[in-house]
Amino acid sequence: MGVPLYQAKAEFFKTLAHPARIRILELLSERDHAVHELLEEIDIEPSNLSQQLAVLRRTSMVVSHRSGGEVVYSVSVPEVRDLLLAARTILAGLIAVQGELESELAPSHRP
Amino acid sequence: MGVPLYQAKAEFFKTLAHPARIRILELLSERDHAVHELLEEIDIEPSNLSQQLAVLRRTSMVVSHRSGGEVVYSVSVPEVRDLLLAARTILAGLIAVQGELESELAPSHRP
DNA sequence: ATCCAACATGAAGACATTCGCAAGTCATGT
DNA sequence: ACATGACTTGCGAATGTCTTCATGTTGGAT
Repeated sequence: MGVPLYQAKAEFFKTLAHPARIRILELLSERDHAVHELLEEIDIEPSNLSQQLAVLRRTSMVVSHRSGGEVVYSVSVPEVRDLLLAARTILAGLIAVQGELESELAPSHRP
Repeated sequence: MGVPLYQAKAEFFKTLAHPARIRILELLSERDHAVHELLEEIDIEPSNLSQQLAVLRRTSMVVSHRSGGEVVYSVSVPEVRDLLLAARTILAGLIAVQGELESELAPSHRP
């Protein structure tokens, strides 16, 4: 087994632990986007967006190339879409679990 | 679409962005573990483990119950296992992509 | 060819959050 | 009551985020 394996996994999730970066990946999993297109959708400062893109580039989750005057980004691994979907499923499950725990602690719907 | 949705997803990934917590979830996805059992496998301070368990409890990803003198933890949503698996797959893909990029940038590096 | 405007990235700073170690608290079983 | 195991709290250190300013690049206008 690789020694720093859990570290690598943690780093991977860490790159996903930001609203803007998730938003970027969701947009890119639909189709490629230029930077100014992302800017119109995400509503953050250009330099901030560039920073988040740099994080995603550093981990090779996205790649960029120039096309005329603009820079176009695309996801490097298509399975990213599956991961975001799986996360959504679990998130829904977690909300359900939280609801159960809540009603257990406050049994207002029990006769 | 829910407005603070990306925030919720980011929080979710943030709870996964830690080596110890990933390790915990992997162990718990195999079978339930008591705290002292986790301690034997993970090699961190007890107080630190307790902190990480608290984080996982706060997000309802794990649940705990007393059984005699021990406290036993278990995952609350079984799909967590699927997520960890998906993450592993993507991680392997990313490493492959990184290898490609590396050989593109330094073609003479590899014979 | 030169200049200009829009686009994209980078660096440095203040600011907030998180991590890990240390002690202390609480509960349980013998 | 004692001992053990589990959990919380507080503080310094480290990390991450966002804003401001500066740099570089492309394409078109003068």
